[in-house]
Amino acid sequence: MAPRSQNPEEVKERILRSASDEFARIGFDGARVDRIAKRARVSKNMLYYYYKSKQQLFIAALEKTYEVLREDQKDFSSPELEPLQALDQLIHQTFISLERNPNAIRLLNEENRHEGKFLKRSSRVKNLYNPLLQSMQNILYQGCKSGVFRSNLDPVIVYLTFSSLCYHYLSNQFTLQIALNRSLESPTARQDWVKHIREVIHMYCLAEHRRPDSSI
Amino acid sequence: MAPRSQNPEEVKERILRSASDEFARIGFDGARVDRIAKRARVSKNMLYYYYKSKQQLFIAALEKTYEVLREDQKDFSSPELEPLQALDQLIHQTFISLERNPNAIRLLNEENRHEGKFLKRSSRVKNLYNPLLQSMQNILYQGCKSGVFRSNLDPVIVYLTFSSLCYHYLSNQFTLQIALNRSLESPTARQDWVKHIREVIHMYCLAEHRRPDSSI
Amino acid sequence: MAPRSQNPEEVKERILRSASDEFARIGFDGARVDRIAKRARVSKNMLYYYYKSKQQLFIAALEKTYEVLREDQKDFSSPELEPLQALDQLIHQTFISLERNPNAIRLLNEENRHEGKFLKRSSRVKNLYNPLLQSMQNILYQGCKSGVFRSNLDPVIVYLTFSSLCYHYLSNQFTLQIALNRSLESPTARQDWVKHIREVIHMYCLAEHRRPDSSI
Amino acid sequence: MAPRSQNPEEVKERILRSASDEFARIGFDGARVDRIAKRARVSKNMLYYYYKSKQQLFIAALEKTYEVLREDQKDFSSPELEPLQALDQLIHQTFISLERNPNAIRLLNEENRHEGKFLKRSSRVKNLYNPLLQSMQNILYQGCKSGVFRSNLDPVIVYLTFSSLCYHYLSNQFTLQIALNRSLESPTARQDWVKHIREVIHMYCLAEHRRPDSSI
DNA sequence: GATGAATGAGATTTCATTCAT
DNA sequence: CATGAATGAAATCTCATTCAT
Repeated sequence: MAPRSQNPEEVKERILRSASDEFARIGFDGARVDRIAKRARVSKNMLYYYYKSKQQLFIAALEKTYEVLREDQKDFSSPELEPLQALDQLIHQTFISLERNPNAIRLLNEENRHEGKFLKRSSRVKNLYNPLLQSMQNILYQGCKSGVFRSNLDPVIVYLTFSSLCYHYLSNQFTLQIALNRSLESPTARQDWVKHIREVIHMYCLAEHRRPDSSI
Repeated sequence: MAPRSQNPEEVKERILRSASDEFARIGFDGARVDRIAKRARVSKNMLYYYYKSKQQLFIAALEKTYEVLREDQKDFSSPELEPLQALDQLIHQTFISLERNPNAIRLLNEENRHEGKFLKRSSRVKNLYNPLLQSMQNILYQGCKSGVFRSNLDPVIVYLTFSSLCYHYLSNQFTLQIALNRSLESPTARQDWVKHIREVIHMYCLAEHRRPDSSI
Repeated sequence: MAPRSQNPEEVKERILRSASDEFARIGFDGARVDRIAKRARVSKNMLYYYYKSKQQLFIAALEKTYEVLREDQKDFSSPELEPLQALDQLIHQTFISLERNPNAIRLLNEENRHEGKFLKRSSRVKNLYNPLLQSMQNILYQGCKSGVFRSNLDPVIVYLTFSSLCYHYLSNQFTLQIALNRSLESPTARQDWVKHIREVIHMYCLAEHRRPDSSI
Repeated sequence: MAPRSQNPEEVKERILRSASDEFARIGFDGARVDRIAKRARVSKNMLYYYYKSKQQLFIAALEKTYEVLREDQKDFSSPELEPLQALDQLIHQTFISLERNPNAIRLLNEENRHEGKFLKRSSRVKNLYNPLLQSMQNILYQGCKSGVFRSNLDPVIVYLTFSSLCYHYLSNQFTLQIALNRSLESPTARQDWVKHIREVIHMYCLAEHRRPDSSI
């Protein structure tokens, strides 16, 4: 009656995607295993066959999310790019990646509400950002050497600065729109915001004599 | 057995506080009406007497949260302060307020996950930020007139910039700590971050000749 | 639709009786909470309202069983009875009590399979047999003083002896019948067995010169 | 992945042992086919290949148990032994056998809870005790002829008497210990009990003039 | 105002068993 | 012989909400 003997990898993947959607939309507690199974066109039992529990499923979804995010941010150490361009592109890519992948924000928020308890059990995620920070370090170092950036920039701080600006805009767009009474959803509004982030980062990172003119 | 006949206002307040804690800690779906009632030392029936449903209770908690937040940000239009000092203080106060009130972040995130559906029904919250934006407008205008700030600054953008930096750091501290492998919880780490936010905002807002020396 | 607001004590009692039946018939693991609730004409939720879990329900059933058993064995210290008659009556009553209360045997066996883990959590059952052993002590002491019984009889050993003979006959009647190829269910078979137990106990307890003639 | 191609008899034996353990420990309903298979290091499908269902597996385990028990009680009709010694040894062996084989007690109890329904379907077990009863008959007859035992002893009754005393002590040790507040597990406690059983049986079976002195 | 008792729907998880290979 | 994947039914327990008093 139901499909038998499918490709197990594909089944696991379908379950995971369905779980990501559900967890992102309604959070861990609100999420329903029934719905996850149904949308994955799998019986509940199969779900439990592959993932041992709702928790484990959540962890798997979270790990997948991180991996996708990191994948999106990968191509920045390309040495042909000028440091400033590399930074600009990283900012742009970070924003695009979060924008394209709204589940990611929701899952990360969810995980933060649970104070990191799921992630703590996952060894796959720890230090996942090391390569990114490493390549940011490179960018900043190159930029400093060539006199474009000021010295002593901490890559963690720089990353935290622009990623906060990307993330929060998207993450809290609904309450922000209502409270600030301004639309944040239109493509132009978003492009403007990315441009703004770049400007902020430029002002912060560039050496004094290279800073943009403020009278734009 | 005998009716307690307590002050109804106090009872409502107790319920609301308990609800805020529960909703913040476990989200709307995970929250349990039983637990809220028990922690408020109230019978479930009383809870339903004062608030009609779990949803209404959530809305009430959300509204309360916004009011507290706004209350915290109130005293900045004081005309005695220099514009730059006023801005600095607003940043500081925003961070402190979110830090002291972790429920607020969780509730706002929760509301964003629900795509603002609760807030849309609440008339009390809309335009709640108008006074704040108005006083920011004043600060920026004064600063511009006196040549401290550059011209054409958009108060919404400036507010969004520093509040993103305050909010995201606190909201996502758990995943950030794990992914970036750096502690964000210590008082000094937090003070440093506030200082950093101020620096970023200064660079962005100050007129060119007033900008801080980047070689700090 | 369903009966509202019944006498809660009666409801609890109904649940307990139904649970005893179910646990006795099918054991802890085989027992179904659904069936227990249905037979008690109660919704499952009410069952969980009064007893927190299946385990607690089992413990409650076990405690009730012990209390009923002990109640049945109560009236033996009556000082008017001759020691020998008192002993005879205790044997008889023990057998009757177990025979009338087949759930008791099943529940006790169940508890033994679980190696006493439920009972260990119950404070109500421990030393429940103290009064019985005390009154047996009295009987044996009186009998010894009057020269009917031999001296140095251990009440625990005597009790264990005749209760083993009562219990095992009833507990294992099904396998015994098949293996020994003899009916054990008829009233006369049972009366004969009780008579046999009495004879065995007499031979063991009576002083030498009082022992029954073996050539019956 | 590659077929193990093990000795089928050995595989069946492993399954049976694992099943005995599981059924004894947790009863028929609580037992899990998964666990039985895993502990036997066999895939579930193999288990179903050799035994058609959980029920059949239980019956097989039960039959095996009876055979082992009977095997243990076999060597008593040896005509060299004096009748009294033969009886003593049979008692001793019965106790030892049950003590060494705790699964047996649990399985028999389980079967009794099911009111013998599994056993009724098994032809192998019926009259399994005939040889034992036959040899008891011989012992009692020899003993009577030589004046050691009194006449008219029913072997079924005698067997039932001492086997009740052996079985119940072991079967219900956990509840008995708690209710009677006396340890029954130590080797000396058990030796004492076997000695007690012998004394009881002696008093019951021996001809009047041969009975032991009660003033021990 | 206040409470204990009650409800119906539904949540996660488990299990004996079978199919396809 | 042997296995991983699949299934359907059912089990225990939970929860927001309401009724009767």
